[in-house]
Amino acid sequence: MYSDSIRKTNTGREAVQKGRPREFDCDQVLDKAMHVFWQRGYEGTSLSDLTEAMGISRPSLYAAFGNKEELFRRALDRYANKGPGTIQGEALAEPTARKVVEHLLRSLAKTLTDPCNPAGCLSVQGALTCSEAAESIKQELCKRRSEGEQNLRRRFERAKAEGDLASDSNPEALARFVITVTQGMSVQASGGASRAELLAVADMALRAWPA
Amino acid sequence: MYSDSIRKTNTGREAVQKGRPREFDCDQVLDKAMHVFWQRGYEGTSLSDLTEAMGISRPSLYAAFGNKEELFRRALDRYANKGPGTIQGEALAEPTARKVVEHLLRSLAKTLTDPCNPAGCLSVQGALTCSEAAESIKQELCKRRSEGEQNLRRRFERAKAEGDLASDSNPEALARFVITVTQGMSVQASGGASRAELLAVADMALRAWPA
DNA sequence: ATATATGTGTACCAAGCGGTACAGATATAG
DNA sequence: CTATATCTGTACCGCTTGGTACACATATAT
Repeated sequence: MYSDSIRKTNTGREAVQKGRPREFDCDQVLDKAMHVFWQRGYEGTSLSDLTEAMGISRPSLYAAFGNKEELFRRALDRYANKGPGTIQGEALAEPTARKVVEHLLRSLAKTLTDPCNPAGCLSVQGALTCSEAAESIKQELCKRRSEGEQNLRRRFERAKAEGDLASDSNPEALARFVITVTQGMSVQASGGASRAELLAVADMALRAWPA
Repeated sequence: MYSDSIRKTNTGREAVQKGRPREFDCDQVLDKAMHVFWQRGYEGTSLSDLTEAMGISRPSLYAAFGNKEELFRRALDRYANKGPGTIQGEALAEPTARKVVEHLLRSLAKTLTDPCNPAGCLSVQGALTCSEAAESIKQELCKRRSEGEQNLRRRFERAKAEGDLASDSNPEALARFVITVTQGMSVQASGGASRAELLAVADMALRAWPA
């Protein structure tokens, strides 16, 4: 059932394991967990939802991921590094500020409405509100959204220094506006907006762009 | 403790009641409930949270409002009719499409950051995601947001007919863009954005406006 | 005064929650 | 082989959830 003698531990470190080998692939079941959290949010997802979707038992989940909160953070990391979160990095690599925004908004419109995934964005709908017990999760998500905004702001500051954005432009305000539109698009997608509708929103937002 | 012989029933109908009079004001405690839902969302709010904030016992809550779901819908109605939901109606009364949008976005920026209220918008953060059990609540909120969008679209269609908006403009796309920005602003507010920051976002969005 | 109707508080319910103890299964190391 | 280490499934834990039964209090109607 599991023939490899080399296995990956929870931390990704490779080692020769001694005990009984794990019968599932961590990344694979983490992907399942991410999708459930994505659809139902942190508190809307129960451990039963998770174990059913991941196809593993509760003790296996705890052995591999610690607890529900740690699993969620792992899912968030995966979302950022292997999922839709990669869009921003790609967009930032565009040569001009305008192209950065075009890439960001248009790719987002597609991703948010990808039929393979839950509609919307995990970092928005993971825990926009929550009970007191999950306040730290909510703040973690706020922090990550804010980091995305700061990355964009820095890219626009660079664009301004390069003369790509006018010298009287306001990188901070521009970044906040673009991020606000992306978050609005996420809410729209969550409510069932179509890809064409979101692309139209992206085009409207680009009309606000200087130059 | 309660001297009035004329009291209001749950439905607002006035009548002479026979039994023991209610010791609290329905609208007043509904307001408290609305604020808790507003801050924590539908599923993030427990009955214990509600009874503590409303200052009434659990059986009193059930007698007056039915159950948690009905209470939430009542809170939603109150939000729409006496709370921040009134902004849209006021904005729609403005004489031109542009002024409608200006009013909407600027009033929203203020309301979303009103220190007397939870940050953000109930109709967005009430249940952006949820467990299966609350799916009907989520859809109710989607429906209400969509109705707001349609109201705006109709106002823009009127503006187009009146020559206030160009004949080649697209009222549906314009309405969706504006609503998307409002929803993004709601997410921003929920994450702690300041009033000044949201007003700047509103101004950026207005730059995308035709004419 | 009595009957009737309604509200209030205590004390409870079944179900679901996140989390775990423990016994058995399966690998490696010697 | 035995010893050791890890994973798996069952079966449970205490706690919270939304919701209610019931006795008692307080009003009106007659």
